Amino acid sequence: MSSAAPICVPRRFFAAIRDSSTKPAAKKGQKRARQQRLAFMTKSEIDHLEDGYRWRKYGQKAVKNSPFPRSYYRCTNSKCTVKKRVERSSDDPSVVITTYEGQHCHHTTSFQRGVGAAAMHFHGAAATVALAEQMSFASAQQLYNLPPLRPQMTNLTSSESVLSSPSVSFGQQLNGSDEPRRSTAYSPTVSMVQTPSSSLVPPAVSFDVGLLGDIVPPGVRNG
DNA sequence: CGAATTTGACCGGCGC
DNA sequence: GCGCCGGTCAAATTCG
Repeated sequence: MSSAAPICVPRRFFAAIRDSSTKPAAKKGQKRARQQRLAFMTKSEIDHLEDGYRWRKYGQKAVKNSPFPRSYYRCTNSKCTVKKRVERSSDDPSVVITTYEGQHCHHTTSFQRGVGAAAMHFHGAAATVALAEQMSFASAQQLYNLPPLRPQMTNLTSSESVLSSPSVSFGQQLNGSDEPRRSTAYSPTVSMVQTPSSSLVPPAVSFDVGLLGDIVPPGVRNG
């Protein structure tokens, strides 16, 4: 196989093209950690939780900290640049860590506002993610009657400030009467973790501005 | 047939 | 300067 793959053009070729023609972001000086990030620790047996948006998987990598691979998802909306990382906790294989990055510039694809929240609420753990996207973190606490946040380091990147709340128990069950296909084994245990990557704004504000953009466009909110 | 997923390679940042 | 690691891209493949 030394002379095979004639149709495979070296990636450098494309890289060169992209570099000279289309290179929107990736500022060298800016580094990364620009978008607001929000991590959720969801106790579920499935990796990809339904949150009302359409995600397209664009990569998967094995991380060092965890024996489980990390999946990279992107919002299918071409105008939306929200990314999502899904990985399993190395400590608790039953815990799925979902990290959102960026803010949606469109509504959910399958659900309407308000109704969607209620609908997704029946989807179990995923509902928490969806709900959290539509409200500020403080509001989420009030809704779920969470105790004050406790600074607790998780197995996430130790370089980030992670706020973890104790497990929240939802008294809901999914008895597969709605969608047999989606009768996933959700465990009613969800923890919300926040990773304020941007030091420009307080954590609470970062959360609000970040994912709340899904509901109200930045321009509207600003005006 | 089109969309989504899979998978390997490439790139850039960071640590040593 | 080199190597490691995380993140992204894009062709190939699979699924609806």
